[in-house]
Amino acid sequence: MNNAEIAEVFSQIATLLEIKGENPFRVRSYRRASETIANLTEDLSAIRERGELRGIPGIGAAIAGKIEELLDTGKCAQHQELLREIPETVFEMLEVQGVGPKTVKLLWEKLGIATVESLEEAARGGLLRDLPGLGEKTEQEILRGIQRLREYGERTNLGAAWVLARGIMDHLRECAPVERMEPAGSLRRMKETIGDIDILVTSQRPEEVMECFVKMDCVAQVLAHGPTKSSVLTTEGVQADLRVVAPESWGAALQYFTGSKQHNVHLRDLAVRAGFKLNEYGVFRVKGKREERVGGEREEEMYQALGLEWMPPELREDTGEIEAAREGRLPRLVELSDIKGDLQMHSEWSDGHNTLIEMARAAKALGYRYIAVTDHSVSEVQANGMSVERLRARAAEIEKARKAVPGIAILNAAEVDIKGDGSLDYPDEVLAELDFVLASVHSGFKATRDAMTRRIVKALENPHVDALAHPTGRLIGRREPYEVDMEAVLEAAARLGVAVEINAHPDRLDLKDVHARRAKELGVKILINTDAHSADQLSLMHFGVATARRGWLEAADILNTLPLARFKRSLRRARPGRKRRRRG
DNA sequence: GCCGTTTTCGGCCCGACTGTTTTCAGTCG
Repeated sequence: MNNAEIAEVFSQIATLLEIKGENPFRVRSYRRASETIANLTEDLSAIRERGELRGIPGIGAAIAGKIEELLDTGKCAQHQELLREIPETVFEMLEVQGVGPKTVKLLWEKLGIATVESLEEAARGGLLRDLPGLGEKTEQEILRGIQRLREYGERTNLGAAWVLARGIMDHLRECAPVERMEPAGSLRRMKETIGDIDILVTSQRPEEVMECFVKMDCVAQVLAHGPTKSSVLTTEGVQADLRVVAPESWGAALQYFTGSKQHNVHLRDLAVRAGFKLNEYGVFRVKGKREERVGGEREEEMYQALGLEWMPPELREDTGEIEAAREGRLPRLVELSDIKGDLQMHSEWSDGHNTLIEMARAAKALGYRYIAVTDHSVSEVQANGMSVERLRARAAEIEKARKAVPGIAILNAAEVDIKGDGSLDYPDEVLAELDFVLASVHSGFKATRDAMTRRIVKALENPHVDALAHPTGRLIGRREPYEVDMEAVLEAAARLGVAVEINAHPDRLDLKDVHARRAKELGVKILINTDAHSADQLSLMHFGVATARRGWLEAADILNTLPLARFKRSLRRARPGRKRRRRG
C-alpha cells in the first residue's frame, strides 16, 4: 500500500470512530496521522525499513503497528471491524453540507439510512423532521445540500478559483468602500484545489460591502447575509465567503482564516503551553482569569508572540513549518520575480496558437531572458507533432525569430515523446541538434507501475534528455496520474543530472507540492514551466511558483532562476559525464 | 491515541452560526 492509501484508511477510521461517538481526541489522533502521512515526502515502507515510524510526529505505538499491518497485509483489522458496523457509503453522506457525524449516526441508527439516495428519499418524504434535534428547515437544507453536491461536486481547480476570486475582488474594489482586502483559506495557501473562496476585508461601512457582494452578477444563490459574514453560491457552483473585520484584528483574522486547520490547531496548542490564546481577533496573554491583548493588527504579531517567524501561507500545512520557524530555519522560498526563463511552450509549429516571434515577444515582455520552444515530436499526430523535416525547417525559423526579437535567447527545443518501450520519438542524431530536450509521456497511461517506471527511467538514461516534463501525466479533476514509482524516477533524475519539471498549468501542477519537496531532498534540479499553448498562457507561471513554494523550494533549487549562461552550464548536456557516455 | 525541561497521567484549539431549543448540540472553518 502506498502512503495515500494508508492515509485514506486512517481518515476512514477517524470518521467511523467519530460517527460511533468515540473519544474526540482519539478521533483527532487518527485524523492527524492521516494528514501527516498524506503529506510525507517519503514512502512509509522506506521509513519503516529504517525503523523510524515512531519518529513521525503524531505516530505512536498503536498507529505505527497499524501502518505495519497495512504494509504487510494491505488491511487493518480495526478498520475492517468498523466497516462491518457502519457501511462505507456513509462517507458520501458526509459530503453533503450540513450533515456531520452525529447526524449520520442518528440517520443510520433510527432510519437505517446509509446512502445519499436513501437520505434524499427520506427528506422528500418528510421523515427527517421527526428525528430528535432535526426539523423542517434542516430537512430542506439537507435537500439543497444534496442538490449542490450533485450539481457541482466538491472542489474547484486553483486556476478557476483564482480567476473567480480576482473577479469578485475587482468588483468589490469598484463598487464598495473596502480598505484592505485579501483572499484567505486554501486559495491564499495556493492549494491545487479549493473548497470555497474566502475573502477578507476591512471597511468602515460593512453593510454596503455585504450588499454589493450578494448582488454581484455572478451570484446564483445567497446562502447567508449577515453584518460581518456573507456567503454566496456563484453561477460557477463555487461558494464564496466574504468577511469584514475590524482593522485592529486584520492580522489575526488573516492568520486564522488562512489556516490550514492543522496549522492553526498546532499553533494554538503552542500558544496555550506558552500562556497565550489565539483567536480571529488577536493574540492574548492569559494571566489567571484576565486576558491582555498583545497583538493582532499585523499577521506577523500572531507568530512573534509565540517566538516564531512569520511564514508564507504556502507552508502552513503543519508539515514541519512551525518547528522550522521556531528554530529559525524557514526556507527563503522562490518568488515569481526569480524566474528568468520558461522552458516549455508550444507554437504554431505544433499545437500552439501563436507564432515563434509572438511567443518570444510575450516572454520578453514578462522580463524573461530565455525561452525554450518545445513543440511536440512526430508521434503526437493529434497535436501536429513535427517530423524531422519540419523540426529542421523550424530551426531556420527560430534563427529568424532570434533576429526579430533581440534581448531574449530562444532555445531550439522539443517536447519529445517517451515511447512505450522507453525510447524517444526522434533518433539520437536529431536530438543532438537541439539546444534543449524535454521528454514526456503522452500515451499508454494504463501501463503497470513497474512498466511505467522502467519506461521513464530508460528515457532519462538517454544522454540527450535534459528534463522530464509533467512527470505523472495527471489532469486535476479529470485524469488520475498514471501509476509510477516516483521515488525511483526522482532517484534516477538525481543520479543522471536530469531536471524535473513543475508544470505550472493549473490543470496539471505536476510535479505536485509533496513530490517537489521530495525531489529537493534527493538533490533533483527543478524547472518551472508553463507549457503555454498561447502567448497569454505564459502568465500561468505563478501557479508553478506557488507549487514550488508549497514544496519548500528556494531559488537555488530551480534551474530557470539562473542567468542564461549559468542555466546552460547547469543542464545535463553540459555535464562531463554526457560526453564520456557519448564516446563510449 | 499521542505526548511531555512545569506532566509517563491528564491533558488535548477556538469561536460563529444555525436550528431546535428553555440552555445547547451539531456543523463548519
